[in-house]
Amino acid sequence: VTMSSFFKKNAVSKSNCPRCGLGSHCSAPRMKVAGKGGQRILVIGDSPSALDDDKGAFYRDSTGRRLKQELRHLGISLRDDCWYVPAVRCRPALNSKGEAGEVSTAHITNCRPYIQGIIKELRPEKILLLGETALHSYYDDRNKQCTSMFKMAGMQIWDSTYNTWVFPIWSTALIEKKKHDTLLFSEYKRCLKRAIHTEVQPFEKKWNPTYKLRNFKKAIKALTNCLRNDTLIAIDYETTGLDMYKAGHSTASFAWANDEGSWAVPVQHPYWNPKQQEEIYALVQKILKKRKIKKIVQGINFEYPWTKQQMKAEPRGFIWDTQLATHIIDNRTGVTGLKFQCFVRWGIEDYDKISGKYIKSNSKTGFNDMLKMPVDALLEYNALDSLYTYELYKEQQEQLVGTELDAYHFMHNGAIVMCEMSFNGIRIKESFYLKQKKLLEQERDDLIDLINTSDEATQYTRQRGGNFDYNSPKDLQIMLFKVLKLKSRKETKTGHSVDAEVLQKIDIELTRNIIAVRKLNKMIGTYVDGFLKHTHDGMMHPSFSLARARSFRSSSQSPNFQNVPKRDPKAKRITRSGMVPRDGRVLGEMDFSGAEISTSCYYHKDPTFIKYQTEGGGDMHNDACSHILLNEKDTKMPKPLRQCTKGVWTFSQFYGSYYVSCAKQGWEEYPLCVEKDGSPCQVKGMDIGDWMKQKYGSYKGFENHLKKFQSIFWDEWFTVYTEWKDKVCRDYERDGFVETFLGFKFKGYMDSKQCTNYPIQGTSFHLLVYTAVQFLKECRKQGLETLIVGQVHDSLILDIPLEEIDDVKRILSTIVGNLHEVFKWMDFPMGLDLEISKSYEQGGSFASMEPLEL
DNA sequence: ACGATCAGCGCG
DNA sequence: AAACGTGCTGATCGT
Repeated sequence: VTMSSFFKKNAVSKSNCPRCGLGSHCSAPRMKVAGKGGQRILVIGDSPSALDDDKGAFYRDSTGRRLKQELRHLGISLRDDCWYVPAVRCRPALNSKGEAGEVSTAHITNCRPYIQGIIKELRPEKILLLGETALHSYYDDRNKQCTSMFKMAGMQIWDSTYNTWVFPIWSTALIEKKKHDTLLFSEYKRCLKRAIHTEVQPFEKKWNPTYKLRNFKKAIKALTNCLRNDTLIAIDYETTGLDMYKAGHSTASFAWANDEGSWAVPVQHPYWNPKQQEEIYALVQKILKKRKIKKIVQGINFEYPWTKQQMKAEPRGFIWDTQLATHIIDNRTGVTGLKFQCFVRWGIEDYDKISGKYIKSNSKTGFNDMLKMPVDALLEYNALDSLYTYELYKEQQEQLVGTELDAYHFMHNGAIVMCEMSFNGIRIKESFYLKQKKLLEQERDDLIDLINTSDEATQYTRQRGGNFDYNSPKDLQIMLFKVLKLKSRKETKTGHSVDAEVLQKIDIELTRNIIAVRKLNKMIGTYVDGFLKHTHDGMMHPSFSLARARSFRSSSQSPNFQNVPKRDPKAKRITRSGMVPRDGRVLGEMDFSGAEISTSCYYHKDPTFIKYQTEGGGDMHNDACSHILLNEKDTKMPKPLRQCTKGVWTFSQFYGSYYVSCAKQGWEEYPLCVEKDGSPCQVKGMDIGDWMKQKYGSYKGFENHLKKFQSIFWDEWFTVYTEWKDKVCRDYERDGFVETFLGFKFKGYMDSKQCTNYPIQGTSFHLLVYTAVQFLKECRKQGLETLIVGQVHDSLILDIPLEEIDDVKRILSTIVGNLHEVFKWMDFPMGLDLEISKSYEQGGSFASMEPLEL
């Protein structure tokens, strides 16, 4: 009787895990913790492999050997110094392909009690969570924000429940599986090294007291004292909602924290009578307006405009945003929340347990139940928020030094300008959108009728039962690939794709109608409705955040101002015509020409590339086009083909695409290129489609041609660019981060494309930030009334009084023209384009912008 | 009823 | 292995 058959026989009868059943097929179910734990390190891995199962113990496979080897390099023996255990103790069932199947949430949940039991029993000093299964096992029942290794890997987290330090680390099995990914491996080694080499002490922190100001006299005294004596405080509001421009909101309470403690006071709250409310409100206003009281906030995008709009106070001395600082320290997504920071830094869980349900706003009304919360809970929560913000600030002062601190200050100035432009807002003609909405809905409903009464819909109902929902990708998949028996050409994670590209290729009346309905629904739902929802008193205030994007770009929300249609003429007209200048003004838009292309040059310094990008260096897109279609250098190509090359080749390649994708796209798109009159583009006297067939024979021939061209492009044309890319990746492998000219550091796991794309994207945007900051400064200095009302990565949208157009032109030309003097790493100037609309009185709008001579 | 996730689609 | 980044909507699934 072999060991494995012995276990198989006994697996079910011995099981203590009746809910799971995973053990029933295993040779070695319910593996127990192993190792001697000499250094009190507990390693929690994912789950046993088939080989582990066969051998009857965890980490007996190549993954285990790899881990042992890496630990040995760090002077640690897995057997002697650690305890180790899989988070799911039975080998996962095989999937249909015979590979190790997925571990489910249920498996993790069922095994969790054992894991928690051994932690209590062993009381480890450090816990290494090796892989996502371990991460979920450890955190899912306590904190829903600790979800992915992309976000958590490399952190050092104090756990106040088990009094231990936790180190999430990439799964060793994943490292084994992705052997070729040297960048991931380097991250893995760094995480492991940090976990092993960090000397730990039990975490202790003494927290300042919180004061809940429920007595009016005491409240006045405390506020007055703050106003007179405080020079640095963290502030926080609890409010009835997030949309500060919507009527009917109130500031339920206000809290501030300093080195001694934190205080919270009801403000526009029925706890006080109206007269008391007035007095408190006035004092809070004075604190907000006093420049000498420096303020720290968590999320300036909210606190700053709320101060202006709801507290009717000019925000002064807002010197730090802990959210922005968190983002600068760690640019990975999902780390900036105060709750999350409290959890990972100080092991604080659930301080919003009571307040949580009151804070959640009703999705229809936009109001929450803040005023219904017991005052005591409200003040405690508010005080804690400001207290934690203050403590976070203090830790960030220690953490952010050198170039990263410079980067913070640069972004802080930018953030205030973003707040100002959001506060300014853009004028909206609501009547226009209301009217468009009706027209679009009519147009859509007619199409829906056609779809619902089509033969296909009848056939669908006859075959499958139920009605065909044109809007459901699931129904559409059934319709196209089951009922109509068409062949799927593109897959998604869970099924067959039915996106516009697929529908366009199928090209029957049904798919044409669905494409049209989708476009209309997008216009109605995302844009028209979105604009109306966020417009108050004829003004819309999109928010612009600098603390979200991994690339250190901005993002925009409520509504997103950065994705309003521009390429499709009809969509452009409908969505942009209702954005208009104020009385006696025009809308203006300045944008950098080829912002990211130029910025890439500042980094890679490729002479061939720079020559293209500067005066008289030829036209890169045309030359690539000529190579791709003719295999000739420098032949002048028809404009639409050149334009097509940008998307098919140049930009794709710069973002890291490769010849096969480019070939597929080019083989489809080039033949569709037409001249202005609608006739097919001509090459050597032939239609482009016919020419390509003749020249390359088949798709495969075209692909081979692009394979060769890719080598020419990167190894002959842009050798220096290629060398730069290699160096950036090597440096990241060595250092664990990539740094920009302005001191921003990209951290966490990145693949080679991200390593080289982020600095270009980020820096390009930062030139715009600088331009916006300088422009606002200059406008104020010169007493101009021009307003910045929006921003789209490489462009600024302005609302300009007619008489200031020339001033704006001059100021912008100066600032942008001098960028390369300010930033010495710019080898040549950034290009500038300017467009303006007609005045409001002449019907000008964001839909019709005309170039302005510079 | 509500959160999470996916697919789809808009922009630079 | 094979295109970077973002936000919003509606459908779907699970609690």
